[in-house]
Amino acid sequence: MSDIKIALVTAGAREEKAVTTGTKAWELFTEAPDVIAARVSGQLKDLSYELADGDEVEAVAIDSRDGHDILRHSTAHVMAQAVQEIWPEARLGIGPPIDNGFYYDFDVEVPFKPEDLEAIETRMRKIIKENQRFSRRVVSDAEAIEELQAEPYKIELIGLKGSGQAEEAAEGAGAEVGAGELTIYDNIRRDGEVAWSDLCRGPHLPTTKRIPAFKLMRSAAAYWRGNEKNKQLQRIYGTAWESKDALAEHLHRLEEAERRDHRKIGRDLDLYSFPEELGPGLVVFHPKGGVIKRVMEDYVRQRHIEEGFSYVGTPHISKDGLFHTSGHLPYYAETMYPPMELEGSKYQLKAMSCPMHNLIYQSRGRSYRELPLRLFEFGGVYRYEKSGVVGGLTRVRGMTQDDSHSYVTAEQAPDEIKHLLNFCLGLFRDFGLDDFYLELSTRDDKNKQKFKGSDEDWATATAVLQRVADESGLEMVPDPGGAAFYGPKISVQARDAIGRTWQMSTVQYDFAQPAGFGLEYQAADGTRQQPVMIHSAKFGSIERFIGVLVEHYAGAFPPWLSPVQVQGIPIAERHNDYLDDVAQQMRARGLRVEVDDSDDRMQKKIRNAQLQKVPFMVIAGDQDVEAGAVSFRYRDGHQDNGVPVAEAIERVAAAVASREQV
RNA sequence: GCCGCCUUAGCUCAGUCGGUAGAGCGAUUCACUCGUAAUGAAUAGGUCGUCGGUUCGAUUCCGACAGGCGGCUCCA
Repeated sequence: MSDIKIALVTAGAREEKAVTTGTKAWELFTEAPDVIAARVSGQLKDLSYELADGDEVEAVAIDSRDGHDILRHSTAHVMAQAVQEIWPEARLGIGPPIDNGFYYDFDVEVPFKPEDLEAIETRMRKIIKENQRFSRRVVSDAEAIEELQAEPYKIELIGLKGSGQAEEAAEGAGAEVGAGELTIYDNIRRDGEVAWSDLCRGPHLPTTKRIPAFKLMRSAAAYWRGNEKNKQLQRIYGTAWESKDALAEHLHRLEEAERRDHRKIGRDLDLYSFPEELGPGLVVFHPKGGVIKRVMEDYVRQRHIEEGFSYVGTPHISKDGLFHTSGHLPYYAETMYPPMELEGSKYQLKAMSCPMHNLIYQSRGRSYRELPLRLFEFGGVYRYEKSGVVGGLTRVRGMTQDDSHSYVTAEQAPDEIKHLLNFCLGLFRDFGLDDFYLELSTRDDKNKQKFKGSDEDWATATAVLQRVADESGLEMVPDPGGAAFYGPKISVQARDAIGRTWQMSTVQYDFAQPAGFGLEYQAADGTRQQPVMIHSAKFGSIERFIGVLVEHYAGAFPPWLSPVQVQGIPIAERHNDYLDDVAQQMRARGLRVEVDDSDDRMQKKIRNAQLQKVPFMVIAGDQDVEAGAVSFRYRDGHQDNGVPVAEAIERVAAAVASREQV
């Protein structure tokens, strides 16, 4: 038996080894039970992989990124096996790992019920306990098609793989058929009997018993291959982790996210509500939510003016001809509320402010000396969003958009985009969000009828945005097909305190509307030129941004945004007047102060202020009155007693002015 | 828009295997005036989401609709 040479790579170190021919990858890792797969010369392999001469082998631990994917993918397999054992007529769709879990799609007659998930989990535990081996088998396309006669969706995937479209056929399809040779994984019981088989690229865990902890989360419908024209399959979501503790932590994170839900906090803190009488996706801001909205708008308005914008105002409604000129009709028609007929004209609620800003541009002749011309407003816009998607503040039908438009020469466009991008990022930092990445949304070249303008225009616009995005140094994710009908866009995705990402700003390069409106300016050489229009929304929607902030801060806003900045709490009734006086002095400094003069006990008042997440509790009793002082209690429970009134006012005012968190 | 689930007091939730409902918090009133997360007592509050059907009788069973939630598709 001859020896072969391989290299074992760990954390940068490299160890040359000679092993006998026929050695399997697992034999290198017998001392490391958390190793569940191997990366051989960059390719993920099962531990049963037979080493070849010259292989560079790396361990893949179950708690690594790849390890999680493999664990979850294998768990998805076990789930599918359980489903088919219980419902043999269930047909298999796709079952890939996703962030924090996995799913598998099934074509079944009757959708799964919550009790069904429990039954599936029970059956999965049985399969795991049986310690079935995941065994890889290479097959030809013809063999796979023969073997999978009963699985029409799998056969469709094989066909797509043949035409090289598997990856784009459906998200996750690559997990099934991959790019190279086709493989089927057999789940083999210890007596050698094949319990179940599935078309799959792998790799997998060595055996089902290597699944330490899993849980099925929910079932939902999903269109086959993500296309709403296709049949809906029943999708079951689950999660799997390297240990029971890791699973528990994950579930705890989900609870934490639920605790921060802006719909719940909005109710608890009396910020806003969604009255049924208004209809879905329509919000009313209560006085406290109104404070947040107004403070945000005031600040954003001020910053726009500092960045060279002029504040303008336009109506919520217009004759439909305007939206034909802009191209919103017909390109955007299904998202707009239907027209209303008045005096022989059709009027439409506006879904975007840009057409109206174009009218302002057009109101007189423009010179190149005026460019960049920057217009901005908080536009109340209405969009007829599909009923299944509206919810909370993050997806509404009526919203306030910080709509702004820069009219520039083509030469000025790159600098203006850069300027706007930096402006957006600066604003986010002011609001306490400092983790972002960019997304570049481009035209879908196979679907050109959805987009307005020539190939050349699109190419120019996309190139400009691409260059600015590259120069920003931020992480950039492509989003093919995500462009607006009038041009490509860069969007800024912000990560919140618990790692979720939200699409916020968009910067869009638009050549289509200037052409549609016939916008022009007179250049230095006397010729008339068409400007480029750069759309930018910093927060996109004020409503959505408030929702994101509520969740980011879990309702505990920094003082400058807090609806109530100071809650005055008298120790006893006789201290009310003293605190009222302090409160008056604070209000004179523009601070938002309330004094709790209810007949609750002072402990109860503290509890209430705590639950309302007020940043500063200012408490006064005999000792404070005597000393001309107040006592602070902060949200984290720490206190600072006997602070002279003048100093206390300065302390609060300074925290508000600096926009810091306390 | 599609699929599934849900809807009982302002909020969170019990409950009725078909005989018109209950708790805690909140609200109101009274007493208590208190040094860092819940003082005590009393009172009020619900045609059980809406509309139909089955039934002697429906909050409960069935259907439609509305609203919410979780996904899919879409999106700021």
